[in-house]
Amino acid sequence: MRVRLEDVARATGVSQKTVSRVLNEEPSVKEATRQKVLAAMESMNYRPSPAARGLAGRRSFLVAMLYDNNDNPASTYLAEIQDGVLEACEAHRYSMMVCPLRVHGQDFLRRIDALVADHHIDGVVLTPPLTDNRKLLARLQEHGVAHACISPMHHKGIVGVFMDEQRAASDLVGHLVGLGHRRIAHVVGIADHGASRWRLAGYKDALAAAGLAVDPQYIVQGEFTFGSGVVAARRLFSLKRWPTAIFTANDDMAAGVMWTANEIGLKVPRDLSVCGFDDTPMATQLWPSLTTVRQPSREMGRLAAQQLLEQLRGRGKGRLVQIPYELQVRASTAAAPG
Amino acid sequence: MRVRLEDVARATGVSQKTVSRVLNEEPSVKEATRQKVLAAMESMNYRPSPAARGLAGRRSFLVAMLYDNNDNPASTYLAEIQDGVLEACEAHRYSMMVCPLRVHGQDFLRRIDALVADHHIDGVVLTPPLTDNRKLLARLQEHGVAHACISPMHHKGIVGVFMDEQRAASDLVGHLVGLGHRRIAHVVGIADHGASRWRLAGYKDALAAAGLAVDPQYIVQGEFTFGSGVVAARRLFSLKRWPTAIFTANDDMAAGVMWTANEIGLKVPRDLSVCGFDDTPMATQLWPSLTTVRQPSREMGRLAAQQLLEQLRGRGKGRLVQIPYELQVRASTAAAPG
DNA sequence: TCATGATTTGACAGCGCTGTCATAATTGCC
DNA sequence: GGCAATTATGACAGCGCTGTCAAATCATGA
Repeated sequence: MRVRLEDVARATGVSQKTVSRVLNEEPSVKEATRQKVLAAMESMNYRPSPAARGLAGRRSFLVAMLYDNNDNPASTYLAEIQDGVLEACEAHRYSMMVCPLRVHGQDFLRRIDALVADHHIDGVVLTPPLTDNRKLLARLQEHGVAHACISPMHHKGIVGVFMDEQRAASDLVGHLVGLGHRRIAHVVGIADHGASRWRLAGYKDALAAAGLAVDPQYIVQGEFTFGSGVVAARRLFSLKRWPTAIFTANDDMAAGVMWTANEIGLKVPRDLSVCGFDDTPMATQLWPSLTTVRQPSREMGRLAAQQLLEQLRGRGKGRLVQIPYELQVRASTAAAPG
Repeated sequence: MRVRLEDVARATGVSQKTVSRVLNEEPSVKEATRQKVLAAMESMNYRPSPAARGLAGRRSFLVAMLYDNNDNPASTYLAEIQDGVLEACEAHRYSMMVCPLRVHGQDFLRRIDALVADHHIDGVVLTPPLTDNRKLLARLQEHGVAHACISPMHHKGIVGVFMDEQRAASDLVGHLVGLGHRRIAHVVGIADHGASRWRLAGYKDALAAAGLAVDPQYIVQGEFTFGSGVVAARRLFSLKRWPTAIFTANDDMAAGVMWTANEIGLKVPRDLSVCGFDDTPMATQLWPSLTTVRQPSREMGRLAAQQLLEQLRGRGKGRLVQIPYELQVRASTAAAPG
């Protein structure tokens, strides 16, 4: 019926334990033996049973992708990351679970306990803002579960992947300055997200570099959603002196800003330049298409998972990988009006 | 250390097997015994090991959500369905795996084999267009894996969830007719998807009901993507007599149409009415906001999974549930020009 | 050549649960 | 009240693999 490890052992003339060693890439197996076993596995189409491995051993070959279901309702950002994580997992014959967490409440720690207890999760991939949740990190540590972070706020001793968002934001705002804009507003993301801080910092950097003062009126709080972009834009358009350009901390809010501009009859980019951050699919689907910064989410998911697996499979410690950004200058930004 | 079934048995003074029976909701356990065991499980915080259950029994308590990665790159549609499936699974202590399939190639059947062999998947949730892939269905049957479908093309003997998309489309086009439109175009989705057929059929129904002829010029092939919406729109605008309204088979293509309208200086809805289908988040974020049909993806995922689990847990056969649609009339449709 | 340590292999128990089958308790009915 | 038919429970093996620890094999230097 099913090809078992025992069958491979018998066919090869070695013990089950030796086959197991080969399977798990343990050292101290003679190369000749390894090859023989590997060949038999291949030809017999042997596929180890995850259930049995999980039961007998300490490892489950399972990683979970955790995300905050509260701040991120079914976004393409997460879907892309998930795709990347999945890809890396499959390459190493690991399985992936997805685990939405509602962080507002203490209950989410129980979910972690359950995940570890039930499935013996080997490791987790954390997405923002979970990457910086102290309680969560502590609990993972307690359970001895490895983790990799995507865009973590702090970098010390962390495994995962990040981008220099501050410089990216600064470059982007520099682009606006280069177009002659002097009154440039910024719509901030959810306050305690790293992404919000970096992008705001980059905005300030660019203004400073251009010798422009930071006007607090032009910095409006948002929360990464389309709706909050609308609200922020209305607030900006209620000012005496309108900004000629608005940089929002992500594309969704930029869409909100553009929507509002349409609503009040402003023409983008003639009357107002708008730029976002992330380069979600929406960026090219807006009219006019959105100037933004490309953040390769899928790739980031893949790399983070890869580093996690590196660590789990005992090949080194896993690193914090930096990934380059890329400005996407499109049609939503143009020279400042007259 | 870990609380095992044996511990519960000892604490209750019954055999392991009896505890197992309670755990699996098997019949022929005296009510008093059941309660005693249940109480012990609760107080000891017992959590069965999925690995052990999977190894010993025939069931894995695992379901997979399959989707076609080719036609559906990381869409919110799938993300929402996934969310719903996950919710239903968690309610019944099942785990969920996600499994992207590339259907163009024979290789995907191997992936199914692997999924079943490796993980002993109990059942799968199928999303379009996999719901109608004969080879896939046959292979699942062979493996004895139960399945539930979301919006399957055929309804006979199928478990899952569907909407009356044809009537929905017909209502939507009826809405356009009511606004005085006579030259109404339709951008079709990927040809062999059920969604495309129903929506096209509904379009024709509505024209017929209004006594309007179906003009083949006004029916343009698309493929559910933004880009294909752009292409389709350009084609329509190359005709001598432009349509005054365009109904696209989904929201993404509607966005493409609106983008193109903007490009050539057409004002929606003054010069052109546009409507889509699905009510993705994008629908309210477009300018002007899009008239469309609400398809509650998340809920559909939840219901499909629920029916699948119903079947797996042996409580009845699982049904094909119909879910109501809802027209969302927004700002992208208005009275026909002139 | 043989002792010594390093390397490579194997025997076996057991991970936590369920299937099988046998046994015990209970019920219905004449 | 006694017998068969039913219902409720338990003993035990074993799912497919890995951890432990002991044994065999090999390489090395005196």
